Amino acid sequence: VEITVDVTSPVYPYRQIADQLRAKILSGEITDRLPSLWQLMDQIEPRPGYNTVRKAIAILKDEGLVVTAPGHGTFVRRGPE
Amino acid sequence: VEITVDVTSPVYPYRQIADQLRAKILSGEITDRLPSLWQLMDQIEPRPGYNTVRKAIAILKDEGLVVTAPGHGTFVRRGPE
DNA sequence: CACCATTTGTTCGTATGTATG
DNA sequence: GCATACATACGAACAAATGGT
Repeated sequence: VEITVDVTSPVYPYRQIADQLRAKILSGEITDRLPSLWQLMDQIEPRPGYNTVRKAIAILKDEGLVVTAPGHGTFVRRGPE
Repeated sequence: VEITVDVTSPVYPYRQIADQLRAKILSGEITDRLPSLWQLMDQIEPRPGYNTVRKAIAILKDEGLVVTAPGHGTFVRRGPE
């Protein structure tokens, strides 16, 4: 996925991550399943903490862009429902 | 304030805390300012972690019941605005 | 059924940052 | 600068849900 966080920015990392993930979803770069939280952590530079990635995902979840399924993963929501 | 969490309950502590705080607000037991997060931690049995109390407050914030002001505290929202 | 791997969810402790007065 | 209070972040651990063996 490759996400880069600017640590000098006044925008918090969790929001930068959410913004970049949202862009990748809306652009169609991510279509079905998102990488697992641990995979995401390894694909973000510099590597954030688990809860930071979770907070970014929570934003997209609040926006209705993704849904999470414990034991399965996080998925891009296809249609409105 | 005095809040008790049942650790044997399947309901997560952060939600139990949110539920009890909500009840105290709606009943009028808490009318203006909530205790600070650190005070709340000390008034809940068993003593939860800082982030657990924050998560409970976040729920009430999402519900529009309280508003938080950094440097000031967390306040019960009076009227709809 | 048990066991295990994977993934999301919660919690704690601590540290640092931001905002206000 | 200092004190208070909320906000973000990290690392670690454990629980819960799912699916496979």
